[in-house]
Amino acid sequence: MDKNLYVYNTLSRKKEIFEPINPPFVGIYVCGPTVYSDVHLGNSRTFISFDIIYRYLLHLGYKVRYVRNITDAGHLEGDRDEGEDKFAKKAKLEQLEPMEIVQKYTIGFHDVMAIFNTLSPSIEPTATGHISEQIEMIKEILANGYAYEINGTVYFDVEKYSKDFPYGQLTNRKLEDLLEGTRELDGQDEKKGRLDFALWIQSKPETLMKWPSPWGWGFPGWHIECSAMGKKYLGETFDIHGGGMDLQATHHTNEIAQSQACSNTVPVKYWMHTNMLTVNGVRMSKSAGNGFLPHELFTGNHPLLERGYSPMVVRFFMAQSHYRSTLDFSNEALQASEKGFQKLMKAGETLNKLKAENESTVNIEELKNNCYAAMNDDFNTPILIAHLFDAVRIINSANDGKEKINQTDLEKLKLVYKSFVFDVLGLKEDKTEKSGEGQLTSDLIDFILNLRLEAKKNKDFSTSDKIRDELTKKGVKIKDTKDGFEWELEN
RNA sequence: GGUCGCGUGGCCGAGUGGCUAGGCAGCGGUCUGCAAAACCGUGUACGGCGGUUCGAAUCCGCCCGUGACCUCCA
Repeated sequence: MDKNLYVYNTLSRKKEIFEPINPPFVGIYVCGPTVYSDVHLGNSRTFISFDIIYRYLLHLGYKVRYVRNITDAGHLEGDRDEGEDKFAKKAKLEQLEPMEIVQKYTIGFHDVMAIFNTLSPSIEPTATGHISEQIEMIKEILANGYAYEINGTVYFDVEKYSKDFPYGQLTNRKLEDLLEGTRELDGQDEKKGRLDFALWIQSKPETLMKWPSPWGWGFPGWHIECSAMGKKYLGETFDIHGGGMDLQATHHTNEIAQSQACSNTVPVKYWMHTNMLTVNGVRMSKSAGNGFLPHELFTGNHPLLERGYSPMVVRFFMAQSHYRSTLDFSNEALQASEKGFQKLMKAGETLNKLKAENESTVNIEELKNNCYAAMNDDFNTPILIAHLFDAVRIINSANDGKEKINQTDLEKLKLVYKSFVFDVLGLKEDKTEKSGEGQLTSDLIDFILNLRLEAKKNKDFSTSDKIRDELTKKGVKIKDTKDGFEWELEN
């Protein structure tokens, strides 16, 4: 069987065998958030997708350096190198320093990432922390003749660049088409070419976030930070660069151009793009105002939500679709995922209690191979999950005595379950912790159910049913077993 | 207008030129005092019209619908 990992590369529009440039090391750069507002669920999807990719690469034994930046400067309202700085605007609104905005939303972002059980990146560089690297890079691009300065602002010369290198290959577009598609510049004749973009922008007197540069006071353009930081921490050419599909056409296209104009090498071997999260078929985005905030989702406090859903249910829901497909968000879909997730978790508990038999009637080796095959095929988590439900069936059947599993297979199954459910998919039980009061409740429920058990032994079914009905009403789910009972609280 | 993508059974969502995706819901059964859970069984699904082929939902053409990008967004 094919043990290679295949990765869909946006550059070639094909799945390619993944071969790191310097095995066993793997360098991966993911465009992180611009921290001027709360991350919404769409953003979270991208980071959860790459978390699973990161986790799988680690699971395969690669030494991964995972860099995910924080954009905390240089991101203007419009990308025509005009308009207000996002941080400054927000700072004015909230009457705070721009860096207070940055701090607030960086912490918020980290909280959300932790709630979703994502691993921290190896390095999380900020744009403001790498101003000098960006300036150095701009100087090199200028020296190589692919940029020009006008009144303290430095522009990248796209037409010049495109004569020497391919431009727009990520979106498979030709320069002429791009030029045609560009709208008329309104009153902006500073740039030589319509497609040119700013590397460095001269500050205005009222600009809050500005730095000195060879071209005077100013701030970096949005795209240059990723080029500079990727180069600094991963080298002139590294393995994987990822981000949302919305970044493909402009941000990543320009990143490639900058890096190549600077170093004369192709910066990235595999480009990976995650698809958008949609609500009623429309992309979830900040500007559309249809973005869910994670805490709204958890509490259910949102007009479109019937109730709340736990972070792990949401993570599982996302893993049930492929990262390159759009995923549509609905109560029904979420509820289906919740049931499925609980089934998966419960089977995990059952697995831990399972006793080995002398023989096996199940094929764990095949199951394991199926799981690897799914992930090796461009991180196909929905297929992986389908196979994990095969495991669930095996576990429950063995528990019911309908299948048999021997010691070797049992251990193998436990390892597969642990590896894929917890290590790779990054799921975990999200039970509410039991407080002291919870312990009392627990004891009381046990006590009552023991009374019920006695009633059952005496064939006093009207009493036993009454107890069950009452407890069920109060959210205690009861399961009778052969010689006792099990119960759990509904969340 | 240009570029690219998508359209799968009640819902979500994979995949493939002929071989069961999976989850949820529904229906039937086993188990149970009755339930619940679990397990077993169960669905003539692939937008429309043509074409290629022994065979297409999967390839090609046209059409319809829909979305993304082309302007900030993961």
